[in-house]
Amino acid sequence: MLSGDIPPNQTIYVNNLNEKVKKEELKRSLYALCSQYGRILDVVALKTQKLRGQAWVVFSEITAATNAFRGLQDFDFYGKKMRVQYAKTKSDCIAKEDGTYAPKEKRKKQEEKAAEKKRRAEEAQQSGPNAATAQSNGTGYQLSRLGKVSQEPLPPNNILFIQNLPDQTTSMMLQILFQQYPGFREVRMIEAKPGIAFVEFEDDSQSHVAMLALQGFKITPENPMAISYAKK
DNA sequence: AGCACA
Repeated sequence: MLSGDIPPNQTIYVNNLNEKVKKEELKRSLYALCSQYGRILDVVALKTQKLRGQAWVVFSEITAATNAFRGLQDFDFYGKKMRVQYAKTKSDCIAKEDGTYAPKEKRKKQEEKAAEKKRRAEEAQQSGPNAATAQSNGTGYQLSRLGKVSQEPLPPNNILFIQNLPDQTTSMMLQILFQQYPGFREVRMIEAKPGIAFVEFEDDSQSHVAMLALQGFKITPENPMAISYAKK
C-alpha cells in the first residue's frame, strides 16, 4: 500500500503536484478541494528546490484526513494525479494547539527560508491575505457580497450560475470542484464580472446533483458560494 | 523523488 508504514495523521502529505502552479493558487485550490472532507486548519506549500510539487493539508480531525487520503488518491489536479499520504510528523499549527510546540533548531533552515522569500519577491504575484490559512470563521458571511446575491427561483437548467465567489477564484479552481460530478462540461468566467461564474453540465439533472453537493461550498471561509440555475 | 511550518 502507498501509505506504507506511515501511521494516520491529521495532516496529509500530497506530492506529484504540478510545479507550474503558483503557490498561492495551489494552496487555495487544495483548500477548496480538501474542504469537502472536513475543516482545514492550514495548507502548507513551499516552492524551494526540495519542496516544490508537494504540500501539506492540515485537518482538524484525523477522520477527515483519512477520508481525504482515500478520496483524493490519484485525483486529477492540474493535469497530474495527486499522490496522498499521511504526513510523517505533526504540523506546527497542531503542536501550537496542544501545547507541544517547540521552536525550531535554527540555522541551516535559515538559508532556505531566505531563498524562499527572495523567490517569492521574484514571482511578483498579486497576493491576497492568507486565504488558505483559513478557519475560525464561525458564521462569517460577507454581508456586502451576500447582499448582491440574487435568489429568485429559476427553472432547471443544465447551466449553473455561481455567485459570491472570492476575487482570487480561477476557472481552474471551479473546474477542480465541479468536474467531480458526472456530466461536467465547462466553467465560464467573465473578466469584467468578478465573483460570478457559469458552470455547464450535459443536462438538468446532472447540474442539479452538482448544485446540491456544492451549495454553500467555501473556497475561502468568508465566501460560501451561492448556486442557482442560470437564466435561460 | 523530494516530509514543512516564524
